[in-house]
Amino acid sequence: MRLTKRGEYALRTMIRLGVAAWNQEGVISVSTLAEQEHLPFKFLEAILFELKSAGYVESLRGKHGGARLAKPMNAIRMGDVVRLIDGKLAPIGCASETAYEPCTCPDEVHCGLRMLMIDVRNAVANILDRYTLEDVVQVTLRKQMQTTAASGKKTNKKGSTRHADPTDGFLAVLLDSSR
Amino acid sequence: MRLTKRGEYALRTMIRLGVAAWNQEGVISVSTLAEQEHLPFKFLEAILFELKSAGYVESLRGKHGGARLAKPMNAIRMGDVVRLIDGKLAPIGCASETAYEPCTCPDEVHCGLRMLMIDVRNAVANILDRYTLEDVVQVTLRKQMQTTAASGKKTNKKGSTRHADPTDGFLAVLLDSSR
DNA sequence: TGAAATCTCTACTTGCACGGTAGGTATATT
DNA sequence: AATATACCTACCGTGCAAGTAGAGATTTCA
Repeated sequence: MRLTKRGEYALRTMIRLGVAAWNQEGVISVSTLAEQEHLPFKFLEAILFELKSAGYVESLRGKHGGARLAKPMNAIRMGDVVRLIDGKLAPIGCASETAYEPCTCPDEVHCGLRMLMIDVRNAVANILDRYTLEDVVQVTLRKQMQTTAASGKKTNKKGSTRHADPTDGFLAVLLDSSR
Repeated sequence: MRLTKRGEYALRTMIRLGVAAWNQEGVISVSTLAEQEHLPFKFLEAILFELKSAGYVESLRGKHGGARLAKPMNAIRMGDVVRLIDGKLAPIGCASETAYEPCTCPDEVHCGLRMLMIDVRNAVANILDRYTLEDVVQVTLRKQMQTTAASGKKTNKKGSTRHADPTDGFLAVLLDSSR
């Protein structure tokens, strides 16, 4: 049930570029990105090329060149990046919404496994298509701040109005106070 | 974000064996299973061996031999079968509960991607560890009956008490009336 | 102007996991 | 004894993930 390295690297890079955009850092060179994220330079170059072709990233050539996001962060759904790099969200083809393919199952319509996997794919899509790059960047920055300002006081002060249900997951809770 | 063929075949076979158990069909030979499910014989044999070694399946040798479930269906969580065959539920190692492994990320604790992926893994686990083989078998049989008795009347009669929230997914709704 | 730094893009390599096969052995039924 | 089956080890091949090489294009800076 795995995401490829390529996909992982792509997402990590997008997040890094998102942080850069947030901090108005301008473009970042591929070599810098590779170093900071501990990614193989040439491999990352290829991934960036793909992200660029898909319109998520734009680049400047020449000395002081580099990459930056090509659209607003809140217009980039995490699920779409995964789809671009890894093809689909569903665990098996017959449960995919955007990349359906039939399976060898004798009776797909009544296949319990398919129904189960459709549930899984929907659960995954519910997360990856709900959150945008901006959300993830926010969470990353917030988490870093929490640690930096580890002044002992709980963020969870009594009487706070918490909207996020913990069963909604990690990110929902972390994003809650900012919404 | 995919399940291997091996995993898919394993699950399909388990479901088939579950249906057999439900109908008291006794053992089913590997060749019969392979034919009915359109699976390559030898490959299936290997998968069954794995399932047997893990205690999910037991077999009879000799003429009229075959395989059947080795435990009650409701004691078999779908997630555990997936873990057995495919290793883990999480999309990436650093988000796995039962098969954690560190990633190359410069700062795993504050990694937004990791948090996102933990959410995904929890969503997946929520489904695959909630449902047992029995649930999936029930749904399969129920779905078949619905089609067989396609007598036009909606099962969704007015005033029915529906407990399952549609956002809980497909299976929850299908299982609802029987609980 | 030329050297240096960077992105561009095609082509190649390498390892290995997925998906599958072969075939001999053990066990049971008829 | 003949036949049908499961058991189990070993093996194979193809594709693809993961990564590398390198020549070329573009820009900056000294």
